[in-house]
Amino acid sequence: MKQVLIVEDQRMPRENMERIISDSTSYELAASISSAELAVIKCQRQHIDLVLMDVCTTGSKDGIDAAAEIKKQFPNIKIIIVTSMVEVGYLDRAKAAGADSFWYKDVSRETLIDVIDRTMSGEHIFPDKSPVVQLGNASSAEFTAKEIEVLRLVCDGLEYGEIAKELECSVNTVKTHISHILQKTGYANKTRLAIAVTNKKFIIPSLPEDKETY
Amino acid sequence: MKQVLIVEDQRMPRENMERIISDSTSYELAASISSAELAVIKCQRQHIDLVLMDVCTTGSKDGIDAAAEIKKQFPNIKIIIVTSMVEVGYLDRAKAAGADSFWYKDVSRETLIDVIDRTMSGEHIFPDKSPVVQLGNASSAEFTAKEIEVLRLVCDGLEYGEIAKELECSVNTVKTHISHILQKTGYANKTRLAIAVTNKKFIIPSLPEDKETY
DNA sequence: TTCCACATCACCCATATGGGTGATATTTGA
DNA sequence: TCAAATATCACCCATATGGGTGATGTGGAA
Repeated sequence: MKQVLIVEDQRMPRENMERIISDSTSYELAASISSAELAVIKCQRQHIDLVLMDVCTTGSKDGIDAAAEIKKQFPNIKIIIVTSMVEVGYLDRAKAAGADSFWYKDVSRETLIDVIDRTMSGEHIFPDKSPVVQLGNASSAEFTAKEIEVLRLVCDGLEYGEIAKELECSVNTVKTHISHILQKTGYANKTRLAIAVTNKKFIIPSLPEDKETY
Repeated sequence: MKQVLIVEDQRMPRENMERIISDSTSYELAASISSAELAVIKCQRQHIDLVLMDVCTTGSKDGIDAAAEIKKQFPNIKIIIVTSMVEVGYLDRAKAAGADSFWYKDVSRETLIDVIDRTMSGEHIFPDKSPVVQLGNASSAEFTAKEIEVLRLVCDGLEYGEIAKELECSVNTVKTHISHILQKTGYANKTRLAIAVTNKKFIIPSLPEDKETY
């Protein structure tokens, strides 16, 4: 039974992942904690085979920082960075931190177990496409890297000017990006887009078929 | 072991409620379904003591319609309407439908079990206040009935004109209500308010101490 | 090399939005 | 009964927002 450490600060998804691990026959829940900072200490004090690490944006050290630290101290511990679709855009940082895989946490039990199994057997699972926001009921669109950055800020409720300050570009540029996002998604305005994303109306890319060379 | 039927169309809260029931010593999960329409048929085909019914806004028959139908055919079945805070404002309809209790589904296991226990022993639990949206970190505010109606539409991403059409009043009236809501909550604009509510940043009223006469 | 996708920014314009004041009914509770 | 709360609507104004066109530079792929 592989020992799994769950790091997730929100109650609902944490309990969800806890149950998925507890119900499985190959994995055992070693511990479940809310703080990325504590994750490193947990790995020092008890035997851990796999860490399901949320990106954990709160706190001085976020989930990806913690993942880098754990990989440095314990290269044999497998780490899967799990993210909600609202937090898209951490993929590059996760790879740089040495995470073994990166996937979305709001997926079915089967998909998550699949990602875990394949990671434990040495594969590296990374999405090759960004998740897309779902239109009324059909069609979809992918985003560029910059659009994802803008999207994340839109979902925090920022206005054009605030986004421009954050990204250090002109308001006109922000407007252009948002305009493209609205065209791609079909949403009428920033507000509806933000609500849709917050409600997780996403199409998540399907799991890659072949092993990544990474 | 009392037989419990769960009716909830969203995966996450449904699985959450399923686990709370399964883990309890007094209740047994009879069935867990996504459709309010099917709930009535379920009650006809197997013995059910309690229904945890989501308001289920999707579908031709919503949760409250289904609750009314079940109460009509099986007056002995206890029904608790569970709602997310995004769907505030169904209280009156739930009472009219003959629901035994009405509470929020995104609460702790203890609170939900408490509501269930008290409902099974004949109490009727209804919130005496509407939930309030949380400001940055402190203070809160309660809403008038009309403000809650407006709030719900704001959270659907409707614009002033659309809300006015929906409520059959002038745009100016809508503006006044939203202005009041923004003042009470402290949010800078409609968008941030909608996002906050969608993210369930609510303060839920505490459970009533005494039994309702109802 | 040439083309295309992308990021950047500017300008124009119509509408949406937020903030304020003030007015008039109606309802509710003390 | 009388005051407070509530719902209704109007008007003004500054800014935000969405849609459009167009222009420039860059980097990668064919």
